[in-house]
Amino acid sequence: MIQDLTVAYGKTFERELINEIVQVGTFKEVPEGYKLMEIGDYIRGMPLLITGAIKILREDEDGDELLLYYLEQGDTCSMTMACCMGDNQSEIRAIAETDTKLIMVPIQKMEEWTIKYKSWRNFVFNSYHERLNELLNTLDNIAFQKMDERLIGYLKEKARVTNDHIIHSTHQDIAYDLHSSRVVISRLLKKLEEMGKIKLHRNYLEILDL
Amino acid sequence: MIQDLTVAYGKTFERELINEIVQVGTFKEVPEGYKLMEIGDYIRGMPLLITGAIKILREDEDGDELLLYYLEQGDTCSMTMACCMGDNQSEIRAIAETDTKLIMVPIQKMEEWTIKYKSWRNFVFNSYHERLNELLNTLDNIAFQKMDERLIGYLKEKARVTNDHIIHSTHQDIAYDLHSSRVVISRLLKKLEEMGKIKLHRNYLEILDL
DNA sequence: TTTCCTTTGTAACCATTGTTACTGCACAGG
DNA sequence: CCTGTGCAGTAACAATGGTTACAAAGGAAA
Repeated sequence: MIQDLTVAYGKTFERELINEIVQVGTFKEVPEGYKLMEIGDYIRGMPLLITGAIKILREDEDGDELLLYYLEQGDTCSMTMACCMGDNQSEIRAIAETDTKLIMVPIQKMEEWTIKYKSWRNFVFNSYHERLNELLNTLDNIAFQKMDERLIGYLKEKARVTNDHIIHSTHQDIAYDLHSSRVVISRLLKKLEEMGKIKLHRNYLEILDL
Repeated sequence: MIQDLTVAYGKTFERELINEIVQVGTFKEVPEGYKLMEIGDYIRGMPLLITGAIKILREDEDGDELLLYYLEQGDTCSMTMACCMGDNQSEIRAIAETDTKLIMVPIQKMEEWTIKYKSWRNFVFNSYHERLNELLNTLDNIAFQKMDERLIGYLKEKARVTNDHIIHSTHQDIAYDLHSSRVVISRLLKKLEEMGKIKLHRNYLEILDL
């Protein structure tokens, strides 16, 4: 655990803090597709990502989904931090996008470390900053972009996060993440294929030149 | 200034902290429509709202606007706080929705108070929490609601924030905030009038029963 | 092979939203 | 009083995205 932490957070946290994290944190390794958090779940710990990626989803009352953003190495979930204060039920769903290693830290430590470690304060504020910006970005995409642009952005981001130019998703999967319908996504993907930007296959697609 | 602060923040901050704020803060009173912050502006201070309301807008590269949320008494701008860390250019525009009193605090004090005052830490984390939730809300509206529902929500929220069941806006104004077009808004407003929910006038409208 | 289920392709159609264009009206300023 | 300017009403049309329905293809299991 301490090696993992040092690799991922050695430049962020001082040695003492890393030692504290090792003391109280619990190491977790979850497979792709594992549901780490459901909407309405009570939040008991704060995740520190070591490797892998987690996708954060929002859902409305009808069960319609929407991908908000991905968490990656060095990220944590600002929602969790925010929830330490008020009511502590999750507003979002978190699913492992790839096999993922992370460390869970009990939320009780948050305030203590905020006082004690400057690096922790910086980390917490930076995390908030990044998350706010990610949310603004997502909002921009939805408000200002059309579905074809959003689709291209989605494919690029997914390829980046999984580090793979093959996207292992069905059209239906993509439609869920973008809060659209399968037929619409098939239509747009076909157009992208005709433009030579991607190559479609059953259950996956290749990115050629987006 | 100290009375204003005590009324708005007496329950949030301890007396010492209020005294410190009085020492270093500058009181500002701005009229409705005053632009407090433009996208790309450098952030020098952190606002604490005393009375009034500020609307926070996002804009894309084509100049299309979108209302994100309102700041009200007891609120502060999380974006500002976030910006103290990294690059400190504003991602948003801030315009006084009503006549507004606020206190600007130099951002240098942020970290000092974060260590020194528990009430300040709580305030900062709560602010982040609220802002994240507001953004999630806005995102829900845009992603999951249709324009007619968004319009109704907009009118209700505006009435609440201005504390006035008369909305002093032209159809064009509303269209800008919702990132739509004047004709669409006129059409929907007309429908709402036919349903007896509002009454239309030139340059303003009355909310009857939303 | 045959069967069954999932995924994808496609057409036809609808609803919502956005666009263009033109009208009439209100009101401020001359 | 007249006139210009900005605001609102409305029609016709276009574009985007969502829905329904059905066919075809791939692949796994019997």
